[in-house]
Amino acid sequence: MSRPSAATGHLAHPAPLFAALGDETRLALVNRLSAEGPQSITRLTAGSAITRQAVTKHLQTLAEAGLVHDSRRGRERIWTLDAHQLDEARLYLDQIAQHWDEALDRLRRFVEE
Amino acid sequence: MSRPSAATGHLAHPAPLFAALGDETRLALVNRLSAEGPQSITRLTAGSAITRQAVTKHLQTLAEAGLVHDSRRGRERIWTLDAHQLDEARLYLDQIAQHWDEALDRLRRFVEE
DNA sequence: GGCTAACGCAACCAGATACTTGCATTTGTT
DNA sequence: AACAAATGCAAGTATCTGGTTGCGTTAGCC
Repeated sequence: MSRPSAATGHLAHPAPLFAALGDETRLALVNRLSAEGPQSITRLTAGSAITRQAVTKHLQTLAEAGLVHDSRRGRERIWTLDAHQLDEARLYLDQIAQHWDEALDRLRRFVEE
Repeated sequence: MSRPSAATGHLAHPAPLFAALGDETRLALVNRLSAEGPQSITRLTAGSAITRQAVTKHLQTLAEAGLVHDSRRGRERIWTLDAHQLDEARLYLDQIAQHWDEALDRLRRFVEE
């Protein structure tokens, strides 16, 4: 059971979470962390076109949204993806989609009568 | 088959989509549209604390993200949720989560050797 | 036609956000 | 100790964003 598929763990504040994902640079960071695994700021900055400081700020934004967490290793700071909030976001979208399906059913029944 | 569950329809520009969802007011609009079904601007504004103009702008933002679309009915403009982009967003999150799982497996194997 | 409801357009504004630059600090290496 | 690598802190800036107000326009209704 590496990943929950159901359970109604409703999200406290979903908007900030989506807002954190709603930036090109941050989304790229999340992708790199998910594909290449945990790594340091400088390594994350290497491929990017922006400054290390900018990357740092984005990582902090992601951390506030609970999407990543950091741990020190010597003089470098390693950032790791947290899949949990990602799951929360998916569940939230699931709920909206489900409500919409129900609303559509009601509409169809209303029209067909 | 009211809703696709697989298929790798990768999103052209995922960030703007998440950005559209990353606002408290817009997320509330999406929720109302999904729960109460299609409705006009004034009806959507009724419950809200903000101006009709603000609601209009948010709806346009959602429309640019492909999350809603509008149609005229007499003198009012009816806004309807588009579930498709919602699904795209979910699939995108699925992919990230999957990559992360694979990266974790690689890490575990690396440590255990 | 005249009134009102629902909406569109445009200007304006304060605060948030994405960056940068410059310098200080910690930590590994020789 | 001395140097360099990795990061932290803070100030500053241009642009974006969420919101308002004012007024014009379209469409139903008496």
